[in-house]
Amino acid sequence: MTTRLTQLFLRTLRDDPADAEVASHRLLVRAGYIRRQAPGVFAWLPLGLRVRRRVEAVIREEMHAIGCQEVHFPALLPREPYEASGRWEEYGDGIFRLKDRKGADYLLAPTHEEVFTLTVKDLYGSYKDLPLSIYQIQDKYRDEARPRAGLLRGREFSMKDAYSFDVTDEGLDVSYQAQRDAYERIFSRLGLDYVIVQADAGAMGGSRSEEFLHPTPIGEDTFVRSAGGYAANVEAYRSVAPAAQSLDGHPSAEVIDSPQTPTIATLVALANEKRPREDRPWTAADTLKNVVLRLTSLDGTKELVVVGLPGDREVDLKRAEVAFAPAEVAAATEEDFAAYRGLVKGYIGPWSPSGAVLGKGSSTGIRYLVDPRVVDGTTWVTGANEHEKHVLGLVAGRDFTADGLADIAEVREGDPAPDGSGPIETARGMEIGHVFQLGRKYAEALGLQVLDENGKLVTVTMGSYGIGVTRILGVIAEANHDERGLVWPRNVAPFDVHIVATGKDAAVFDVAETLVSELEGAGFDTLFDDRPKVSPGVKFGDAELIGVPLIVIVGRGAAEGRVEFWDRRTGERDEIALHEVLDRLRDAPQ
RNA sequence: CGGGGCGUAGCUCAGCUUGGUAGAGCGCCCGCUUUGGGAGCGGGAGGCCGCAGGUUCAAAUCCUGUCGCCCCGACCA
Repeated sequence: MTTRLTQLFLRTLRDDPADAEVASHRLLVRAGYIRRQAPGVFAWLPLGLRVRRRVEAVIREEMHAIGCQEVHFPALLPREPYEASGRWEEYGDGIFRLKDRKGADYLLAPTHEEVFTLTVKDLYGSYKDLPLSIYQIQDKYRDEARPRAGLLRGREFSMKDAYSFDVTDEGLDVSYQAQRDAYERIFSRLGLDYVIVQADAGAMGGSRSEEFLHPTPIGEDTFVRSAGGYAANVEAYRSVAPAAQSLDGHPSAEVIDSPQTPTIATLVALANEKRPREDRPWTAADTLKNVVLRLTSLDGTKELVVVGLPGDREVDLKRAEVAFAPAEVAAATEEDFAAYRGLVKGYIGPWSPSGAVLGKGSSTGIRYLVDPRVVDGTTWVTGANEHEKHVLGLVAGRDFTADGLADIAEVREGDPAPDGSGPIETARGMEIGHVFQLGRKYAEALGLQVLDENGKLVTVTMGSYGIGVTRILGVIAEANHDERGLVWPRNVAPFDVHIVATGKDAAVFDVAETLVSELEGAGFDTLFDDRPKVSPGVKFGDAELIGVPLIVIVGRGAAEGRVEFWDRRTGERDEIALHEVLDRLRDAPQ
């Protein structure tokens, strides 16, 4: 097929659009691939649609290769299935909701677990029907508070979502592994770097979950990894608790006056002055910082909780959200403090000379959770619940106990990997795929059961597997561009080759026409810049912007049967004979 | 939701401080010239100056309100 630039629905822009920040967004708009319609919503022009179709083709091939069958569900769905799974409430403001003329509730689906589950339930009832894997490529809708970065974070986006249905846990493992393997093939075919990290199962419920992250500084996820092979989303990282120590042999706790200690640093200095440790000086990591958080559960119930963590670490709010999900987490307000007179702001601690202050059964009764590093036998400096007083040498397990653990402290470079594979480093990544063992959560909620070989009803176990199609396109553009424009990998480029005819001589265009029909005969998808009276500079500029990786310039040497072969990726341009073009195209590396 | 910024031609922007006939570059149309790195000359089309109120003889410009957009943060896959 040949597409002529004189016919193509395309207008390239000379200036960067003012509303685009990241390179992929800027260039995709400038080069005429997409147009913004509304915040986070884009129209797809011919060039963009071509690339999108090619990305989809890779995904489809790999899905079919593992026996996953394509279906298509509507984006517009009624409320009921989401009500049954609990997600109508859970998603809150995160989804688009609408009403029909009768006032019935609908939504634009953010994902499709519910309707896939219900459809399988409708049609299948026997273990003999399983395992089953089905998928679709469909637009998803999420009412992002702030869409940004063009395709990387839209409110409408295309996603491949697959779902597996198995009778046994072992079967689920097999289905999961097949998808995971397929993802590896998909991303390597697309030339995308990725890291597979452990993910938190989060609000979706379920057990095993891994994310495919593309490492990039503009990524929205932080992940950690060790040289020994551990990799996890920072939200899923589990802190390593030191071994508990003996409760004996510690001097008793001592309350000291601590005026003018507004910061952890000043408190540490005071502790070292008033009561130096024998083995080493007190450090910020020896202080116990007690953070008051307010949890709001889905039904609106509010609860205060205090979390004690080493004073050298801050609370990581994202990790806190995960730890307390589905409740929402916020810092306590002045009103919250006012409601609990026992909390002395700035001097909060679990202990006072008159007894426990935090925890069930204490004077405040507030639930008290501690960081995993606060194990029995560790010694702390913390607030004494009195203005300008702290307590030194408070021993966990002897002087205070907690109601449980809260692993919500920030994760730092150099922290140990939980599997013992060494210290971790942190990096940023963009989520491009997610594989997820849902287990029986949705099947239970929606009543998906089948008869097993004994005629007994068993609940089906499920997996869900997503790839952001349009996001991937943005990520590929982001990873493959230079200051002049896009530079697509060959297997997703909108065309195999871009022929640029330049010159005023009609003979040049005749030569180009001949070449183009030869390429068409050989099965190449060709973009032909046949615009007359357009200067070479404009044509070269557009070619670079559009980013087809192989360009053939038919110009001043054309009459002598010579053309230029231009590798957009390396920038190399060399003159070759016309009859060599086909071979050069065939031999060009992926 | 908090902070900052911006709404004027298809695109990028000036004009607003100090009220007085709506501008530039690019793009688009016509003609002539030009043709290997975003050409030249001439002629042209194209604007509810986001929207609504107010002040004024007169508002793109000043005031009030409102809507929208962008960036940072919060949140989110």
